[in-house]
Parts: sequence; structure tokens; C-alpha cells
Amino acid sequence: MNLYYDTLKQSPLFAQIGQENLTAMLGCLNTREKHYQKGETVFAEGEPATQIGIVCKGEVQIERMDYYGNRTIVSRASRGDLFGETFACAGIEQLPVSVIATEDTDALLFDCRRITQSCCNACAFHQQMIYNLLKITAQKSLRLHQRAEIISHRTTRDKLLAYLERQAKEAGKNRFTVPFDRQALADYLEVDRSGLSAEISKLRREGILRCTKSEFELL
Amino acid sequence: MNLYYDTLKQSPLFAQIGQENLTAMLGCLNTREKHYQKGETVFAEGEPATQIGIVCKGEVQIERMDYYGNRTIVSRASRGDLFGETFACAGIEQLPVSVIATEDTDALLFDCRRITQSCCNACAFHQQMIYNLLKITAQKSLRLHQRAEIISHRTTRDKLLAYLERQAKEAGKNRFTVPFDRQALADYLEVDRSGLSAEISKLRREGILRCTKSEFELL
DNA sequence: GAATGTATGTTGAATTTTCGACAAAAAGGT
DNA sequence: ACCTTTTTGTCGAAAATTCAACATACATTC
Repeated sequence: MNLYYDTLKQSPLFAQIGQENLTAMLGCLNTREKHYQKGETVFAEGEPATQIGIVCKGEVQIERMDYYGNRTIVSRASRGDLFGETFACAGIEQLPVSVIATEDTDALLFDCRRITQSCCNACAFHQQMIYNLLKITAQKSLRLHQRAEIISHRTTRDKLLAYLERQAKEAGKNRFTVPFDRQALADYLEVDRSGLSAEISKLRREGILRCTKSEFELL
Repeated sequence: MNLYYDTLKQSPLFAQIGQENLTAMLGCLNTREKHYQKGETVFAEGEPATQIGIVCKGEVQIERMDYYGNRTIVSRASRGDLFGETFACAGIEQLPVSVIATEDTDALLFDCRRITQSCCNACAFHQQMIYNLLKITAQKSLRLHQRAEIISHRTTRDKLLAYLERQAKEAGKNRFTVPFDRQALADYLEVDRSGLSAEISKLRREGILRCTKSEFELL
């Protein structure tokens, strides 16, 4: 039925739940498969926050626009990741962010209440799923925390270095690819794009950084 | 036995769990009561992140210091609130923050694994507690999100106004008390203290703000 | 391969923050 | 009431960001 079993069984939401139970779980959640083109809006700011999504293919970006049209990129979700679960589980009415597809994306959507209201079928793995969701939510919170730590630095230089050091740490080596173009990186770090470019050049001249396009190397 | 039943039964961790079950639950969690003086460290950055705390009396502050001694105030927890649960539930090894008592504080501590590893007594409300914890964690995440939105503004003025507008919204009126002194507010907003004082004065002169000490009024 | 559009790097002027220093005001202790 | 300590407000110089404008590099399309 579903083309994405391989992806789904690796999703943290279904951790410790055998693949053989996946069909039952998807039925229990009443998931709907949706396709989005690059740039399309998956959830719009202000919508009711009841839906949770799982990325099957592609990638989505969680972002926000202020009065003046300045974009803030909060986070991203790629294959197997959940999105929207924080807002749905917190029980707020309206989404404070938008979710935008950054590539052609397939996603599975379902209503959060399917998880939190104990399911009528009393399916065996429902319990495990709530525990998985707890861990996912906590880890998402940790991500927000890490971003806050980065943008808490006062200067463009310090924000950039904090970001690059984290990327290097996650990659496990000093060479890594940054998943943003310059404008998006500026929107993630909350700095000016041209100032960011200037700072990258400066770090390059100082011999601290090597980079071509999105390939970075810390020295 | 415990002096804080009134507080605990109102804690979101024990929502939907009758007071008559509280003693059993506390036993199941193996909670330990601890007292901290004002300024004392409850958890230190770098410690193993396995403990969860509940504030019974007083207040704690979640904060971080960088290399240069600049403090960042991430959040606060007061009577009935949990702290540390995000890091414990995310399953990370070391705490990325410190928890400091801002007043004389009593707290109940317990190990996160008491919640996540199903309890040997199979106590009836364990399930409800995990669900409560999921909601708490999601709401905590939302708080982080709100702070990120505030500090994503570029100028001291915009950060301050965004913060004050949120406080007014939460208070439900234009007069409210800010729970920080000037230095702490600056550390929460990620701005310079003297610049913050200057900006408050400016807003006052412009007739946008009235304030005496920690009493603010938006006009 | 020429043309078009987008992304990136560079620069200078205006604005804002930062930092240190200091004075005034408030709080705390004896 | 006095002294001490902490908090808060103010100021000016140095540093950094922002903003707009422009040049160059890169991609895509026809």
C-alpha cells in the first residue's frame, strides 16, 4: 500500500514497533498521504495546530515572517522526521510558524488526538508511540535550545563560528556541507546576509576557514 | 509526610491523578526532597542529565555561562513547575545548562528513568504521568520558541517591546510586573544592560511606556 | 552560447550596540 | 540612622550591524 515503509520503520515515532505492526498503526492514526511541490506551504501560520506530519520524501522548513517580511528559519525536518508535533502536543490553538517544502515532498499527516486520546482499538503499540513522541518532543526542544545558544551570541562572527563548530561536531570532522544558501543561513542565524558574506570572506582571509559554495572547512 | 501536597497535586505532572494516589506515585518515583538557599546551584552544567526536579517552594532559573562569563537566562520554574525534564527525556549525557535557585527553594528530585522505564509495580497512573510529561515537554518547547522569537529581533528596542507585549498579553492587561531586575532582563533578552536602561528611558520619554522599578505599563 | 535571472561578494554611510566609567538611587545590615 | 553594597541611569568613544547599491559569479533556459 504505502511506498515509504522503509522510511517509516526508521522514523523515531515507530521506534521499537516492528514493521509488521506498521500497517495497523497507520490505520490507527488514520494517516493521509500528501504531496507538496518545492516552495509549497504545508501548514500556514495561524492554522489550527492539530496536525502532525511525517516527512516521507523531501524536506520541509519551519519558518516565520514578521511584520516587515523578515524571515526567520527555525528548523528543518527531513526524511523520517516529524513536524508540528510540538504545537499539537502543547495544545495551542494556532500555529505560530509556517511549514514550507524546500523540495518536492511527500508527507503523511494525522491528527494529534489520534495519539493522545487512547485509541478505541487499544492497539498494542499505542503506548510505545506515546513514549517515542515524548522523546522526540524533548529532542526537538533540545534543538531549539541549541539554536538559541547560537543566536544568543552578539556578533555575526560569533554566531557564524558557533554554528560552524556545531556543524563540524555533528559531522564528526572539520569538512562539512551547510544545508543553507547564504540568505537562508543569514535567516537561521538572525544576521544580515551581506554582513554574513563579508564575515565569511574575513574568516577566509584570516585562514580560519576554507569554503567553496556550501562546502566548509574549519582550520 | 510531605508538606507540599497542595502544591504537588496542582503540578502538571500529576494532572488527572487524584490526590489520594499521590503518595503511591511519589514512592514509585522515589522522590527525594532537597532544600537550596538563594543563589545555590541545583544542577550544574556538565552534570549527567538524568534528574528531574519539581519546585515545591521558591523558584529556580535555568541559565548558561559562556567562555567570557556572559550569562544567558533561558527560563524559570516556579511553584509546581518541572525542570530538567527536557534534557533527561531527550536522553543526552550532560546538562547544557545550570539550574540556580533564585530564592530559598525546596525541590523534589527523582530519576527520569523511573518514569520512562515502566515501573515494576505497574502503578495505575504511570501511564497518565507519561502523557502529562509529553504535554509539559511540548509546552516547554513552546516557551523556548517564544523566547527565540523575542531574541530574534535585531535591536534592543524591538526585543524589549516584543518582551513587554508578551508579558502584557499573558497578564491580560497593560500593567504588569516583570520578574527580572535590569541585569537579568538584559541576560534574558541578550542585550547590554546599560543599553537596556537607556532604551527604557527613551520609551518613557516618548510616552510609550510608564514604569517604576519592575512595574511596567504599556500605553 | 547568448541571454536572463539568481546568488554571492564588496563597499561606504548611517544607525545601533557595546564597553567602561561614573553618579545617583535603592536596598540591606548593624 | 549610618554605612556598605547593589542596582540603575547616563554618557561618550569604539566597534559592529544594517541597509542600499553595485559588481561578479553561477545557473538555467531558450
